[in-house]
Amino acid sequence: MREGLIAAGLELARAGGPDAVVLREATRIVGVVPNAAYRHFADRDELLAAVCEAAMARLGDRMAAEVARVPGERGDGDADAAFGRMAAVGMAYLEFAREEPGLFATAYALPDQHPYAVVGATGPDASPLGQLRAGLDELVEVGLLDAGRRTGIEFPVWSTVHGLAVLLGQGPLRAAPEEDRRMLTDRVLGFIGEGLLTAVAAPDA
Amino acid sequence: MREGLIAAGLELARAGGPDAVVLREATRIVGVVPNAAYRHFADRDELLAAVCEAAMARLGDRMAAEVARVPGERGDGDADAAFGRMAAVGMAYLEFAREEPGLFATAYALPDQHPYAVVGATGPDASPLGQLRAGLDELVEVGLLDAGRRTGIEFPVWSTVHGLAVLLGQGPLRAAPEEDRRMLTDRVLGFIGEGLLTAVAAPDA
DNA sequence: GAGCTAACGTGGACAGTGTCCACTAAGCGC
DNA sequence: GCGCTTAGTGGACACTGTCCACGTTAGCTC
Repeated sequence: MREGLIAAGLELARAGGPDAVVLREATRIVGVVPNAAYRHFADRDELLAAVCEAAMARLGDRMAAEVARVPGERGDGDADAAFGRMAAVGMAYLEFAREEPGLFATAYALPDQHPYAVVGATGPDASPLGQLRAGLDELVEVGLLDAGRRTGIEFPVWSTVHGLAVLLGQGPLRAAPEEDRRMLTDRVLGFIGEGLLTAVAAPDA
Repeated sequence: MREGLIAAGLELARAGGPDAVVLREATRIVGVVPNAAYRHFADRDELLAAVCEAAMARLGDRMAAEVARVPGERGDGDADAAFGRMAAVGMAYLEFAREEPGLFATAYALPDQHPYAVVGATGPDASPLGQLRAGLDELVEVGLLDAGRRTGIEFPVWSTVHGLAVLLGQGPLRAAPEEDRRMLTDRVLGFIGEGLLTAVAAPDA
């Protein structure tokens, strides 16, 4: 039942973002009276928080799937593959934001009282940030990224991609035509590439 | 009266973000019955849109003020001053997002039906994007930024700063302690600096 | 000045929302 | 069987956005 409410909330969030996950509607979908939800969640915010986590997990899944499509395996020292996986991490993030704007917005709409968990850890994990870190670590392994520049570099990269996703999805650029979106994406990803890669020519993506 | 409603809406937005600008409360502040608002706005979204524009203008004002504090004037060829103004543009953006999280979020919460105006123009104007463009143009003038790299570079820069502002203000990094925030900000601004400035050593900010 | 008009604000209503309270039914250990 | 927890029900309340019909006032035309 808890699961059902979260699933219903996810459906609502997909269609209309975090504001659309309304408690009464979720219970209606599950086929139960509104107050039943209060057996499983303290209030609407707690339901929303669960839905947000689920949405974030969706984003993580999407990224993992996209990375897995790149030939080769992590740790085999293939620079092309490492670069490809890094690119896949960024592209998957942007594609998810584009194709599932409601879920993307919801993933980052955790209510104030419910703290984000992901940030503290430094090791790689299934979260979007964890996967970004894994990709960057691999770039260092294959020599595409100076080890000295690695520390903390995930934050500028994350900021840049996230900023683009937000500006394109909900921000002032949301009305931009497809052509402009492509150009913007190329420019932004290129900017990140320049900022990351060592002087050596990057393998083309 | 229209002004008064917008002002009231701004106050609400400052305290609680876009969701807090509720029509009835705004009319209550102005001291009038809820329906009076419908003489001036078609619906709540139109009021919110006006408040969003006002919030965006506040952001632009803040940036302009911060830039004006840098000694020297635009176009005098002083590289240090040009760099300082560019830094001021970014810092003002981040400071506004930090000190006025409600207004910052509201500035970017324009309802879907009301299109953003600012994006099309390429010339500098009072909008945040316009001021960023002016700063970048000046970097080119004084030789800190290759003219060939100028085209469209405002979007990666905007994305990066905006992404950081969002992640720190409403996103997963919002609970980060002051020390971490400083470090993150330094890293991100440094990343932008590297991506912008030509090989020449940058004047320290 | 008389009378019309348009703008502005009021009062009352309605549906929809989150949330509280008291209540009923089912399962389970003693 | 008794008492307990757990899950769901029904009814209420305050609050929201919004619609409708109604006064009230300022400004214009004749």
